[in-house]
Amino acid sequence: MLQDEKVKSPHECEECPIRHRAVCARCETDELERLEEIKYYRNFEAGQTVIWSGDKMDFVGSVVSGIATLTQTMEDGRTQMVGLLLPSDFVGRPGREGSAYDVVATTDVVMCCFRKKPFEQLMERTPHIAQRLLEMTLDELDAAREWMLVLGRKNAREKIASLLSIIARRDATLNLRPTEGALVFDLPLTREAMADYLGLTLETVSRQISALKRDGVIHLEGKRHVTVPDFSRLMEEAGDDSDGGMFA
Amino acid sequence: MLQDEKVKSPHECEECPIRHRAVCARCETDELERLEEIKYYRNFEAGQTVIWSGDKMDFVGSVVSGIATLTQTMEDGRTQMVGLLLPSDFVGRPGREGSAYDVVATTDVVMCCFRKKPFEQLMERTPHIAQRLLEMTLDELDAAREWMLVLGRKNAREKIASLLSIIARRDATLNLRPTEGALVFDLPLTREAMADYLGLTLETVSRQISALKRDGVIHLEGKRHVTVPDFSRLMEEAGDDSDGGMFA
DNA sequence: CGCAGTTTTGAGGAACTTCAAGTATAGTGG
DNA sequence: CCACTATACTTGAAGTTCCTCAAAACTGCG
Repeated sequence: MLQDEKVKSPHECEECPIRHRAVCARCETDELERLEEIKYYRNFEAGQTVIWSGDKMDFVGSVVSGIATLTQTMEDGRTQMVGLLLPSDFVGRPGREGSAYDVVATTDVVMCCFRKKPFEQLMERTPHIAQRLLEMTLDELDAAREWMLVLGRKNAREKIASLLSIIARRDATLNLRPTEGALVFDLPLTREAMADYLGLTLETVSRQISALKRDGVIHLEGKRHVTVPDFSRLMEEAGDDSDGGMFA
Repeated sequence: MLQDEKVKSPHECEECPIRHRAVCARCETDELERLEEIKYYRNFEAGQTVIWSGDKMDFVGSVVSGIATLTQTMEDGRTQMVGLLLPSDFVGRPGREGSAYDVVATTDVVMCCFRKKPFEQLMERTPHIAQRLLEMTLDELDAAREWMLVLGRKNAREKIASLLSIIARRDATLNLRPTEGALVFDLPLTREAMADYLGLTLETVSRQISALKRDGVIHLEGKRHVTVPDFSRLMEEAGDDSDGGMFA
């Protein structure tokens, strides 16, 4: 395993793909320099666990590339995904020792990390970091609440449509493609991971995806490559109002 | 209706019951004075709507006493509660125009409010406020994720037990009573509100409460007054590990 | 007392899960 | 290059949970 080696600054912050979306987004050049001094990169392979729930977490960081998940597990094994971490998303919580969740890389992941103590100290001196972190946390809270509606009140078909529309939208904004007309993207999650996100079984996920395909809402090439011919149709299936709220 | 009148400082911040838990918790005396200058109180009656989803929100504030709920509603009327606001909880989001949710007072509520603009300006000059708000938002995010597990993976009985244990715990910490042995509290929610919280129907809520009563997990006097003879038993029923995570 | 709102209880049905095969796809080693 | 295996996915049938619809009981209040 080529795992988890610390790499010192493979690139400059100024050229970083998440420079203007991550926790450092509001930083001025001088603030960025101080961050740069304490940052390091870590690589995780697909399937690798970044941190286990309850483990001591001595770092925080941002996803630079790849996708990771946040999950909770009950004693009897039932698991619920509670967060989907895309590039620029923040991992860890200042002012807390352990991780409250399992964090798992679902694709190969590069993370920009800071040891927690130095980061916390820097945060106290740098309001721009704290401000941005607050903003990002509020966005995540909104997303979590949106997801509570999905989990609590939508049926299986609507849940799948909701997940697809979120992935499609985030993929589109990440790649700066328009969010209208036909959309094409790859599912970054297995059927099981989708089930864990949606509070369903993987069989139900499979059946509903088949049904959406049968009804022409989506097309599939292979198991993961999805084409959405009409995004507003997908939104309807998700039970959302036609316009759709914005996602950061 | 004795509604919604603005009251100027009926009491001093130093004597405020939420002085050390609300967004002002970290403020020094001088910072508190500046907050005090711009604060005002608002009263809401049980059942009254504080703000509608989508409406412009020109204030933020803290619940001083009483209980309010945050809910989302789909076009066809399905509703999901996404937050339960107890004393010291914060309402509103700096840097956003409209409210994303309906906020409704379920009991009589007193709120300590600030007009948004002055509050935002003060926040920029007062790191203690921003720090505390970040801390509270992170706590809320944890609570939301905990709730996602409840909504996605627990059955009806476990959902009810989870809700009861949360209310019992928060009531106990609020009133500084020990969280062990027998607990007594009043349900601040109707069956319908509980259903909206848990993603169930009110009939299922009623049936499961009856079942928990039949099995001796809880005792009821009237419809709302609950006694929990053995809290660890309730936690078991909720499907949580025996110790139980801490809630702020 | 009688009405309105809340809650309980019952019967039947729909949605989703569980259990069980069966199919595809990619990687591995002969 | 191809059988062999592991993993991911699909599909079917039966079972369970929860919802829907309906009616009745309880509570507080004019």
